[in-house]
Amino acid sequence: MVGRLKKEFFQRDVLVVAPQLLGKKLVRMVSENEIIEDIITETEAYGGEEDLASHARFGKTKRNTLMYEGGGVVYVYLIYGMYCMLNIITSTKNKPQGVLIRSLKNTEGSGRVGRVLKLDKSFYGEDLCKSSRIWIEDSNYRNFKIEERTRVGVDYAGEWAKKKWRFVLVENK
DNA sequence: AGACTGATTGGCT
DNA sequence: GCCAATCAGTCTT
Repeated sequence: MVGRLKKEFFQRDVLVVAPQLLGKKLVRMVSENEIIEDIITETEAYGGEEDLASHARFGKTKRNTLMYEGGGVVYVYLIYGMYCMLNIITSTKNKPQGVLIRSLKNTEGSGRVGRVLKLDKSFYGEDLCKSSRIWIEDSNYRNFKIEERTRVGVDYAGEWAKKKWRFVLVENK
């Protein structure tokens, strides 16, 4: 059966949720006549306040308050003044974790994903379980394996930059 | 109040 | 390979 992922799916540890999002179907209803559906092929996990690569590294701030509210919502933010990054908040209250959607089957690159999906700051806090414009469905896409790699663009995070918290979907042959 | 920088991409030297 | 685009958040004065 295929259906929308429930709150419980997201309210687990980010290192469990991030790899499990691979192969799931992201649905974005832009308008009544335009629906984008694509398979998630690359995710990246960001841990709690101790993860020096995460926005939560400064503690609770205006931008990342959402990360402390519990899993199942969308966390969008602007980077380099031009790209909206799509993140899914995971875990439970006061555990600031999130998953960056880095690539879809038809769109590689986190910045491009945000552009293709026409995301903007109005998606900040959008509930994946209730929204009528964006959600994630389970899928029957199973014929793949998962590769773990180091995260991208987080060299400033010292030892944390070496963690293999990026998960890539690789098709089986 | 002002400076600096980033979970990026694309274009030019 | 290098750098501009472009702005919100964080840090410094």
